[in-house]
Amino acid sequence: MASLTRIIERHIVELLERGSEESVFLSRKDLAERFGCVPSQINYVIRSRFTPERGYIVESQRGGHGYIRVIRLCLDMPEERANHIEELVGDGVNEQDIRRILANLQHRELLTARERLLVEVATRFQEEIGRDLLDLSAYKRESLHAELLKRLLRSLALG
Amino acid sequence: MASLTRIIERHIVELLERGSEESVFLSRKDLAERFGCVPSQINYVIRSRFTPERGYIVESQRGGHGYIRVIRLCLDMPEERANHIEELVGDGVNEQDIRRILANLQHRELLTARERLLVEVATRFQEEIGRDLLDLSAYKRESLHAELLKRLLRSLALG
DNA sequence: TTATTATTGACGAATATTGACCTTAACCTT
DNA sequence: AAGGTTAAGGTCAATATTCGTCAATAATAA
Repeated sequence: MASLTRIIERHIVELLERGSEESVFLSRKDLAERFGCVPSQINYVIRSRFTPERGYIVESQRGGHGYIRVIRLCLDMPEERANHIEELVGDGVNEQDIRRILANLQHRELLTARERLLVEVATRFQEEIGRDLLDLSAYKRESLHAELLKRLLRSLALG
Repeated sequence: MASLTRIIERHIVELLERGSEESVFLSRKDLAERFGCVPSQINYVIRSRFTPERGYIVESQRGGHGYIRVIRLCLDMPEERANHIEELVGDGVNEQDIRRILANLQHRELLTARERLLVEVATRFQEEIGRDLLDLSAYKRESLHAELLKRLLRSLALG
């Protein structure tokens, strides 16, 4: 028995696949009417399903002629590749591991130089804050690094 | 159905792109007549769309031979861009601010969609950790967001 | 049973549109 | 040169139209 959330999710995905565009403009009110639910249900679907971590970007505007725009950047990753990232990163990584992984991805042209830079800056910032400001243990920091790195790479459907 | 504001916005952008100048002189009255709206609608379009944050400066003069001049800033030098970002981000930003800023930068082609995704994922992760795991105050989280965002964007603008 | 996920609705915030009234600058008349 | 006239643009408040948030409750999964 498919839940409403799943039905609406499928509907939006279909719109994305059917259209030639990389994005769809939705009307929250119309969608809610169509599926016989309250408008805020649409927010729930968006929040839980169309996240950056899954490769989506969402923009919206309130007021007259308002909209919710869902942009799909990357096709969902096959299970196998997702697992590969999981293995690659594991439960904890230090900064050296990270640099090695990123160099490899860039070499394989799965990551541009700028994208690699972003990932490096983000993880270094996290390290700095975790160490100097929050006094986290090395173990804790490495596990946070691993989590962040996995999310970043998964969002781009890399692996 | 596109809103009047968006139609007028596009018209002005087109004028800027078609002309070889970096600015256009507009007549509020003529524009209002052309698009069948009240003159103050034009002020609304200017105020909401042609802001410094979006890279525009506006000058105007009342009285006979009055005009509204829209100037498009060009941020060619990396240093100019970095300063611009500094101002945009300031000392604290929430997630909504971040989304706005990123959408803006992407629209101005200072950021690719994938880069934008990485920044979103990184800041969301930071928010999640700061809120749920470390119990940081909203103020503290916003200031950390600002710092992270500035470092990420600076790394691109200067790299 | 407990934890997570889904559904609902009341309330709040943002955006767009319109019109009445205000301010400023050029021009014209004396 | 002064002062009025005319032709711009500016401001603000009222209203309508969307979307967002948050907390309570229900359903489902572990």
